[in-house]
Amino acid sequence: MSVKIDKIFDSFNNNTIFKNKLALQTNYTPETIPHRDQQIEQMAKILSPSLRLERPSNLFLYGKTGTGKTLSTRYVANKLAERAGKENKRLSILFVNCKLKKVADTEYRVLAELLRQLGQDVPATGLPTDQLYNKFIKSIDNSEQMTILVFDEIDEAIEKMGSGFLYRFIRLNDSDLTKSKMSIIGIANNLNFLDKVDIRVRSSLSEEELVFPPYDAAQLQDILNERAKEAFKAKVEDGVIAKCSAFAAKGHGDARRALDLLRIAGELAERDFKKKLTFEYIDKANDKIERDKTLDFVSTCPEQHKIVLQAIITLSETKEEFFTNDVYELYEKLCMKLNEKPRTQRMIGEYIREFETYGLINFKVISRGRYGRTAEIKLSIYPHLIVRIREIMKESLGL
DNA sequence: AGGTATTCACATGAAACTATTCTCTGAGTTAGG
DNA sequence: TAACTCAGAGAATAGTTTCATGTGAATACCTGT
Repeated sequence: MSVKIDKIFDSFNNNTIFKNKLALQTNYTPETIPHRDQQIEQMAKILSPSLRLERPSNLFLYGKTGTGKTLSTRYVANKLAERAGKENKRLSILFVNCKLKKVADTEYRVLAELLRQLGQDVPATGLPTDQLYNKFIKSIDNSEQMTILVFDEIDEAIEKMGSGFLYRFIRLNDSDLTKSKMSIIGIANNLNFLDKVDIRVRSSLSEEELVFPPYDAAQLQDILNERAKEAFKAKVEDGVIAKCSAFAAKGHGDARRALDLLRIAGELAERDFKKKLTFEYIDKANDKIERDKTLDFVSTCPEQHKIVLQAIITLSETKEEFFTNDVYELYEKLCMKLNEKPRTQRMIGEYIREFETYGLINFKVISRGRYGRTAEIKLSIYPHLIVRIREIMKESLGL
């Protein structure tokens, strides 16, 4: 047995089709960023005053996921920092991803993360938030310097905690900082969130704006080609790349998805000891991504979610479509059986929405006139996955 | 017939509540000088 | 007397519940022909 396993390891070592897999990872910063010259140039122009320690305008970037916002920003930031280092200017650029759970998804944690990046240790809880503000001010205002804060996924942040924290940051600049200066770059996926933002914040955040349009299929191909050259040992055929980008372009031109697809296809091919990436692996990869996403959600979600999902699956066996109340009634019964205290209907509605964002169900609010308004729910999981989900349920709930 | 008002059964939003985790502070306790 | 311990107060946070308000169209109810 162990001989066989050794063999597997050996051939895995020799056979790998990757030269540098990192090039397909999402956090990789390539040398060149195709089709974003204009945005990068603009950004550089807007931010260049910081090299003279003058405050550049606040900047607001928006575009769908996988359109190169973060990548371009990092790119420019690196160049800027490099230059500042050469010229001996005190310029620091701090990145915060406001979406990262447990890291920077509340006002307190954003501050804590910033302070950590400045080299200070902050407790995870227990301190009042304004104490963190004071610490923050103290640590950037101790010398004449320029600080650029980049809030990535800022729309998520505002969704959760309102725009108050941004206002406070913007105000810091006018009122609390004496020696140093600060400007803010906000990166957002959807533009609608601006409605929820206080007008003062809005106008001062978007002193300058840049739009990142989605990539079209041809542009995606360029990007993938570039990365594939770096990542794979053998040349990847045009057809394969084209298929990959076609898949991604069908969505909204998400380069991240396209890269994921290529990477996972590569991994699958590698597992089969192939030396070259071929067509069929793209399809397999697409399946796998879909599959992993749902199975991962199902096996890691909390028990209450599972019970609701169980109810939905059971209902979908007899009916194609059903309504919120059907789910809730069955859910209550299941809770009874499991000796769990049922949550309120309000909460179940919330869970159901969550299922929708993970693509487990279709969910549509409809009005049945005299018979009220409700949501029509339809399961949308591949049948072959349902079997697997059933098993997971049985294991964890015993149903 | 055509138009208006009602009404249903939830959706959606906001606020309040609960439980847990963490820090800080100061009173009480301990051990060594 | 300095060092240590430990309980209580105050914060942040996640996950609810409670309360309030909104909503779209099938029906009920008019109204005047």
